[in-house]
Amino acid sequence: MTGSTFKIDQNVRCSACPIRHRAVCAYCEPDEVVQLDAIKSYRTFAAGDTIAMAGDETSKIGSIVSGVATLSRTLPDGRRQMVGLLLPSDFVGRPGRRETPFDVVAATETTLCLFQKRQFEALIASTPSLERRLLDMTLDELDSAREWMLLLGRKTAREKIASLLAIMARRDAALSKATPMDGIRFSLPLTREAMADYLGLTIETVSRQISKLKKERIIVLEDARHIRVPDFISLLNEAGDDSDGGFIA
Amino acid sequence: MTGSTFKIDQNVRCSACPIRHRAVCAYCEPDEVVQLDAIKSYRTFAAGDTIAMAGDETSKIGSIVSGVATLSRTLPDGRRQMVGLLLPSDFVGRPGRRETPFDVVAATETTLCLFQKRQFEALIASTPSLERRLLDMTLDELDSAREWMLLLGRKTAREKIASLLAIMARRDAALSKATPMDGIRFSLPLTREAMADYLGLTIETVSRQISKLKKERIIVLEDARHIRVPDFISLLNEAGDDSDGGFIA
DNA sequence: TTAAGGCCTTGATCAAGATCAATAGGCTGG
DNA sequence: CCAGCCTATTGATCTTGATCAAGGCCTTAA
Repeated sequence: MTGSTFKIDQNVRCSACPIRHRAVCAYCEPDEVVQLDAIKSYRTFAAGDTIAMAGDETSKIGSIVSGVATLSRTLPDGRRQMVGLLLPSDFVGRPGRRETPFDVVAATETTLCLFQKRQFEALIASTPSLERRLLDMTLDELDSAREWMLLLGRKTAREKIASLLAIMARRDAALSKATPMDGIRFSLPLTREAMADYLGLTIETVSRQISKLKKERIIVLEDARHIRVPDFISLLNEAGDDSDGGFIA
Repeated sequence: MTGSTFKIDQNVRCSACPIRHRAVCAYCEPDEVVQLDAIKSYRTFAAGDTIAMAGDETSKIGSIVSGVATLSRTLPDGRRQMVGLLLPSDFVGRPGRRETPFDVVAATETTLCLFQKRQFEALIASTPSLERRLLDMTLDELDSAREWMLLLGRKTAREKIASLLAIMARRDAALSKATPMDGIRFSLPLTREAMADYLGLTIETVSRQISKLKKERIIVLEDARHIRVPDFISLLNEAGDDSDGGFIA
């Protein structure tokens, strides 16, 4: 516990985290000085690793530094539904909760920045702006989850696939700062099974719908994990609504 | 703006609100003294009234005093998905947001306790425990929404209906303090259409599945809006999982 | 009292997506 | 190099829930 403090800047790697502001320090306002690194550690998981199981007691919480993790719930007979996709900067775990209610699984190699829950909670208690930030993030997640409910309950398989691709495309575009309106290329760091669990479909249906979109030239598969979208608008049209359906976590 | 303060007690109607603690004052810790009534007003909506439309700018936020309201989202072609059921004590609107992202509609006659958003936000800023409480409530809602995603994505029509009935039964049981393990009777303040929108089904499927459960004696319909469950456990078995699936808002 | 409209139920048919099954391609390790 | 495994694709068939359609019941209003 060295207890040093550091200053966070919007676009500069902070002194303690190997990533940009929003990523690890999503909990702080820009330019705020917070004493965090004293209670911080890192851990990396391989693709497929279980980070936490539903019902686990957790002593740590943290955020995604790099990689993609998934949040899901499984019925006793094995049916599984993904309920969140965790991308860099997203939060894992709950301040104030004893158990994780969902399974957390690494979809790709994933590095987490972890805090001892108890210490993080103490930090929250003494830092109102941090709590503010958490509330804000949670409200965003809630909106995203509800948007996803619309997809799960009412969209066709084709619309579901198009929506997911649009989200992934947007995400990549946001990272690379390119405008998403002209042809874009992006990686799809999910297996067909993960997509199926995400969309409430079977892998066969996912595969078929992707093949169809490919045949119709709406998307171009460079390989199973890399996709190019010549005309983003026509992909959006297939998604069923004009909203950005910004499901992140 | 009288600005008087009042003390809230867990089981006693508070001096300013016609309902019990958790109901209107879900934002306060029990026994906490808060200056709220200065900025408060009430409004009642008839069944079917639209309380707010998606995209509306809102100047007020508040909570449900009595009745049931729904939160939903509609696709351009009219497909609708309910994304939340708002019961007494639930929160309507967002501190810190300009627009409501979902339609809010009264399912029954509904009374809201409203605060000017600006003033409520100021209250939050000066009352850390209130923010804490909001974060807590939002996390609960997020868990519920995710639980509901499992239902929408992976459960059969029969399981969906059983899950909804179990939730409504539990809710009534909680209000009347009865143990939900023996025969219970409860009201179902939703039309078949609302249930369909809630569960991602059509009204015909809802009707058929309810008829089936009736024929199998798992439920007894006293009339279209009142149901008796002779054996709660057997209803739960039909719901597909043992979790309480506690979807509230 | 009858007419009209809203809500619910039930039946017949249809289609989207699930299920079952076979095959192909890519990696990994021997 | 090939065997074994994992992931993805594609085809054939089946099932669940949607769609289309008719009618019943209840409430409200003329």
